[in-house]
Amino acid sequence: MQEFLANGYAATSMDRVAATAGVSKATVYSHFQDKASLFAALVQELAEEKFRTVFDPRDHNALKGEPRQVLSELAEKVLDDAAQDSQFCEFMRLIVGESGRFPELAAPYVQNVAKPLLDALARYLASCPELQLADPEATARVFIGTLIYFVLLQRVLGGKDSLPMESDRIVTTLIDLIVPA
Amino acid sequence: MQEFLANGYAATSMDRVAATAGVSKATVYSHFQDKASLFAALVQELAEEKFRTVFDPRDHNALKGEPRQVLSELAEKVLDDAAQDSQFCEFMRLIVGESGRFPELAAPYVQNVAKPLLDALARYLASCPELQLADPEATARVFIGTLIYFVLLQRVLGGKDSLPMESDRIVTTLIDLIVPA
DNA sequence: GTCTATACATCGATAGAC
DNA sequence: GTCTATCGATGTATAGAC
Repeated sequence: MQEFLANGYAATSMDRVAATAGVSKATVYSHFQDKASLFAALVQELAEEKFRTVFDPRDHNALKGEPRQVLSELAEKVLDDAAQDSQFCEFMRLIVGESGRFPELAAPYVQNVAKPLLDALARYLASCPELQLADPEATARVFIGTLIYFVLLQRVLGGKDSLPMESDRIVTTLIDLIVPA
Repeated sequence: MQEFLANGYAATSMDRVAATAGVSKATVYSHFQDKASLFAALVQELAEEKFRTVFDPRDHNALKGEPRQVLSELAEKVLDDAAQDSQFCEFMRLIVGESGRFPELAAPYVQNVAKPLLDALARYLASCPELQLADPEATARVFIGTLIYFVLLQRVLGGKDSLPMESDRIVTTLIDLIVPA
């Protein structure tokens, strides 16, 4: 996986995969039918790992409580995840970059990672009477979309230097828009 | 460019580039030093084209007027652009997917396309006294980020079917959040 | 300037020994 | 199960004729 994350699908050779794994190429081919199958298996495994992270049992009760607090913690969690875990950006590059040629890999990611997160947030937003939201589902997309775009621009596309912006301003602005004063 | 957009950098062969261009491979190499140089030249040209689209002279006065109207039109324009122009998704896949190995290509895109758009919107938002925005720059990021994420999820990653959402709901929600009732 | 032909490396995948 | 050795195809890039 580390080879695919670093080089993308096409630029990753099975020689390097085997070398990095510490086995011979024939051994790799005894476990996986071909390069595409290996890639699919690795990506799906990583996607399931991300899925378990999003649905961390410890955070099962995270989306309960006072809106400003809950939304602030969720935003920090997503941004910290993206900032610390360098895999996050590489995985984003891979899944977006290969989504045209491997739509069967992008689909489970949307279904198992993006959808559960959006659904959980939408349910929480809908459960807060004080928010008075006309469309919680769309509001959840505004929230997550703003955060993902921030990570995309600052870290994935390297806008950190040329287009500086503190993440705190994004979070504060987002919460002030959603939670009435 | 059509080959790079369809296959990505690594999976595009210079044979196919030459064939699609209707010339021989040697001719291509007489105009460009190597594959990477050709790719860089093509992407920068396309980025400049997108730049001119964003800064369409006809729309020079677009960001003036009543907020609900202006923001609604801007959102529709971005979403329509992404929906009709199939190049939009392919270009997004390419620029994101190759941003790790070609950071020198992502940087001009951020500088010449994303930044002007965000700046223009932030200036407009700041110029509207009735909006009373504490942080127009961050608010511009919320607006554009929500739209780009929508396109990313629905079209680039193919969530159109598995995660349906009408664009109108996004636009309406976004505007209701930013523009006071 | 553009072509054909080719050099040289590396690719994915497999055969056969152990 | 894992290895070494290798196949045929394809990759980038260039040489030399026109």
